[in-house]
Amino acid sequence: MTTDEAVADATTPPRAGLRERKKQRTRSALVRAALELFTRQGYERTTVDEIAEAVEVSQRTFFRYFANKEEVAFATQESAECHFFTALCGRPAGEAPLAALRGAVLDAWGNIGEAIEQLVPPELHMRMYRVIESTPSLLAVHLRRTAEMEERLAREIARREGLDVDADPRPRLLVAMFGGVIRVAGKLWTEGEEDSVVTLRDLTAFHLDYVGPTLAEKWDK
Amino acid sequence: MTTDEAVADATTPPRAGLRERKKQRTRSALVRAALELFTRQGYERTTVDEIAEAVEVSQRTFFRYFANKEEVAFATQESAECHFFTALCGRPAGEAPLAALRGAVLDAWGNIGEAIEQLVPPELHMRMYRVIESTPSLLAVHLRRTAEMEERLAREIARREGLDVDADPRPRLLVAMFGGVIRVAGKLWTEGEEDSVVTLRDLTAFHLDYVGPTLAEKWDK
DNA sequence: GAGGCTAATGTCAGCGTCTGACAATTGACA
DNA sequence: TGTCAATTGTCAGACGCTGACATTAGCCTC
Repeated sequence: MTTDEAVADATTPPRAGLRERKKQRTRSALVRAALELFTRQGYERTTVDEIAEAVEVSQRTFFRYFANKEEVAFATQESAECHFFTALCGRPAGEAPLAALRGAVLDAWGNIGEAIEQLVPPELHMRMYRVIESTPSLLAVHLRRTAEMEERLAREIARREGLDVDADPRPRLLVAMFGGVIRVAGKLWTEGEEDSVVTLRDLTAFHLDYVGPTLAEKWDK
Repeated sequence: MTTDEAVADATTPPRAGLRERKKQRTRSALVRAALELFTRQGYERTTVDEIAEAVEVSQRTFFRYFANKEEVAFATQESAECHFFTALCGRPAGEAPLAALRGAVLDAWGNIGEAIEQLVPPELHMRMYRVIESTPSLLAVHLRRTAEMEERLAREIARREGLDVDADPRPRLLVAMFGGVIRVAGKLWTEGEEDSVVTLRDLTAFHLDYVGPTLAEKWDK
């Protein structure tokens, strides 16, 4: 283990051991099978046994890869979120907090493919997003995951601005409001007809532009 | 059934039938027992069998009162949320949207007792709130419930302003941002030492006052 | 106030998620 | 090749939750 990791970190892993590659293949096969089944017949109507059987492993093995049935449903979300967070960290230091968040999310939605295409086809990822939004138990987990991400975002924003996240409420507040806007955009997208990522991106940008007008003291019609 | 309801609706029910009273007693006994156990030994470490046994009913009966184990954990939250929503509906028509939301939430936190004291002691409700925030599965459900409430709030705000909630993004956006602020305040409260409701109320007011400064283009230190 | 009606409850069997324990298999590495 | 350790399979069982059916108990009429 120690030898492998040392080499792997130095360059792109020349070739991880057979054992490791096999594990990766099993894992991604489980993700693909799960998402395929979830999107085809629904999350609740899919059993873990079905997923395991589709990949020809035992149920017990499934639970060694994923702590629970929900976790596999969020495997590609996880990648996408990492992508987004990385985008935020790469933003120029001078940029204002909200502008940085805006830039990062539009960036991430712009090339979601990079983050997940080696795992599943992007189109499946989008279909799964809809399943998450329309399945109560998954939606709940999705919101909790979002809240966890927001905590990380707040810390990054505080770092950029040279503030103490526990002393100044603004980083957390900004991120919480930002998260609310993103959620509204995402929800409206899943309710609409257009599946394309571009639509989601545009919808997000549109809603972010509305933050100012929304907080105006008096709304004009 | 028909006769009873007609009478009950006209005045305050003079005395609901024995059957109905018994049901209410069983239900509230289940809530009390559940919250007592959840706060004492944790949500995950409490089984439905334990709760049922404490009230001397069968497990099956528990599931006739509550769709699942989570639902009983949110019984008092449900009351509190109703209280809050009612407070919003009672706000003067002239008030600006954000001011109305602010007034309603401070109002609701101010006299939480009214909403729940016939069910459980308010202090138990507060302890339960902490359990919810610190139990991942409950936190997830809590956030979903919040999102559902936000949808209702958005519709009420739109109604007040004479807008179509599906055509104008501002009601949903405002409520989403507002919800984010409330959550930050609530989370900080559970992490702190002070249990009192007053502290929560003050913390909420403080964070709401910070919305403007947070969205300023440049943050001053 | 006896008896029929129906709502509430108990009992039982069973499915699905998830976990611990132990045995069997299979890469890794000397 | 043989030893070691990681991965997997098998099995038993706890817990959440549901359908079906039997039992109990409030309600209402005569």
